[in-house]
Amino acid sequence: MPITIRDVAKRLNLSITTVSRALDGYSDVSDATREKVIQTAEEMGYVPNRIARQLRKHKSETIGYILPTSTPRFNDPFFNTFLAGLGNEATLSNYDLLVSTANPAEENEQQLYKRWVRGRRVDGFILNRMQLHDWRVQYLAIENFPFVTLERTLDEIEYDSVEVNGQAGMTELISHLVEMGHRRIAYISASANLSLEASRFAGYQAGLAATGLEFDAGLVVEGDLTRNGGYQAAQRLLDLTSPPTAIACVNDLTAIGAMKAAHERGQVVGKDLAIAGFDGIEEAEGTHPPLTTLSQPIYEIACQLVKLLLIRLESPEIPPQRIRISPELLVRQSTNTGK
Amino acid sequence: MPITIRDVAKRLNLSITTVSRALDGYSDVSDATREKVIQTAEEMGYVPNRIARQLRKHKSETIGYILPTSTPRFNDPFFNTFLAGLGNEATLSNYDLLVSTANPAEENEQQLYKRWVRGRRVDGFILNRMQLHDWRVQYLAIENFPFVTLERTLDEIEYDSVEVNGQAGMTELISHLVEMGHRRIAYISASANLSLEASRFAGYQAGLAATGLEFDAGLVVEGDLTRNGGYQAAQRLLDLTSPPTAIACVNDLTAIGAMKAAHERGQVVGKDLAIAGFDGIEEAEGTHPPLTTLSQPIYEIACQLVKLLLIRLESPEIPPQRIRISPELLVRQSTNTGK
DNA sequence: TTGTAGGCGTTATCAA
DNA sequence: TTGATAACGCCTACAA
Repeated sequence: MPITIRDVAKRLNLSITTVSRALDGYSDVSDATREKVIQTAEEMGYVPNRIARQLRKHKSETIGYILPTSTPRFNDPFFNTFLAGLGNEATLSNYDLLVSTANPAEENEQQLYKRWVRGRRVDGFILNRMQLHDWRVQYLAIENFPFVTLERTLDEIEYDSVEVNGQAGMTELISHLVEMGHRRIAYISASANLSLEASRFAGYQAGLAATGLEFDAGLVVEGDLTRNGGYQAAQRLLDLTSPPTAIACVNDLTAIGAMKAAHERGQVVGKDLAIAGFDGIEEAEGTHPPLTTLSQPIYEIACQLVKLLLIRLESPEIPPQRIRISPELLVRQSTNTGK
Repeated sequence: MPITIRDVAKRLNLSITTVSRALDGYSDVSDATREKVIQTAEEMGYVPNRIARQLRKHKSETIGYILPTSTPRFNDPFFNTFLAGLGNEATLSNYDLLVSTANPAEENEQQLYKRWVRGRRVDGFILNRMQLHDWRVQYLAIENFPFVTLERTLDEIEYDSVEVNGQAGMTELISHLVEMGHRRIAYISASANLSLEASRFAGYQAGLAATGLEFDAGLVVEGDLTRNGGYQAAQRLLDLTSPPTAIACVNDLTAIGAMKAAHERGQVVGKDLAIAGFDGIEEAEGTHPPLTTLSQPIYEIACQLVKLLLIRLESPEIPPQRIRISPELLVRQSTNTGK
């Protein structure tokens, strides 16, 4: 049986009130008492029962995050770093992180969110992989339930978010490719209803426009953010009668898949074909050749999201914040020779 | 304000007792009443407050898992798949998964575990990355707190676990390398106090012995399970006056780092130098050349661990189970040519 | 500065 | 078959 506040109070011949307040740092407890209480609690190994406190305070001191395990093999290293950031930052503020997994396509995703909201299992949510119209945003807004997002939706709703300027990044990348002499620049996309896809694709188009190149829908093939998706999409591009000389990919995993397709055809990436990604995952440093990518500080972004959410929980009244971050173009060998 | 059981009871002119029992499927409620209750609860959008129930039942219906974020850049894809397995399997049984992060070396890891135990925040733990003498096992055993592990420790304590036979796997790999004509086979290890290291290293030694090769301590270099660790360790091996012709690595990430070192020296992996890993992560399929590895079903292992833990929670009395799994040797091009 | 008492939303005991 | 009531462990007005 764990030690309760009662045990501590009894041992000291104090009321549980005093013990509770001494431990919570209230000012109306004498220093002598406080010291005794803290020391005894420590000695007895007392740790407040979080659940009881939660019930009393109507707060779970817990943040919810549901991993979008869309593919059977869920392997995007993005989420490693992301989770590490969420976990560390939450722990720092003595918050817990409740994690679950759901396929965004399936109904059980909705059930999960609703269960945590209605059962007051968490105080707020971290959302990412936003869709342009995302039911989660609408639902949580209606329920008046705190949340923060990475990337934004098109909904006319105010909420806290961190945004990575995928558009500017992609535009910069296209310029770089054009500078390297490329004229036929393809793009491997993600599902069109994803926010990150919309902005990165917009950047691709803007980049073409800015450099006077014409947009060719035939050079855009949809992937699914995985290696395999990138591999297959790249095959289709390389099968074209007039294939591209450069491929910009919506993320690093896609680019890595595309590199594989190129290799299989005996093409030398960085020479015969330029390939670039987006994310800056570690794996991209070690590919052959190393992958040019738009690097975003995933860990820091995760920390920022937690901070934003905690602020929101503390002060529900303050206006929502939007934090903007620009990705950094890391030019590596996969694009450093022209055509 | 969320709807409580009281609201439902009031609406139906029933006592909260009856409502509670109707919803929990007790048999002493008339079918008519139960039907009414369930329907009304549904209509009103009632979801039991999990926290209140937890307090009352002394159960959190939550599983705890603390990610070992030992390196600043925490990127091992192993944990993606592992987490997905834990999350999905837990959700299936209506359990939640509480996640945090801690560096095994730091003191804050102990605090975290203790806080969750003492605060009864979780019902049990999933442990992995076991050390040969692991304070977690000892602590939880003393506290009589449920847990299951992936890999085992040397402690004389009975507990549920899933074990991957790293020794047999590594022995098989060494045989394979010898068959391919290798005689100087190096090994890049992990920290010696890790259980997985002990068994895999034992397999390496057993493999040498079985094939009549002499063990040479100079051919063993310690890595840290990361790409970079593997990279540096491989450099040391390749700097030897009489370098190895094959390198067995404690995991895939290490092997991928080692490949990079080989590439940088202009060596062709699979021809000049054989390299193999352990884990079977997806990335290992796409390396150049594809990496020979000992594949383990990470997702299924995670599911098994959750199942074991839930059984333990349901029936504390039954004797601990040990589930044994053998890794599968996937021979790919990184080792398929001899010397 | 300290103590008393009530209640958070549930489930469990016992009586009706 | 149903209902009143007492916890679970903690926090917090309010009283002393």
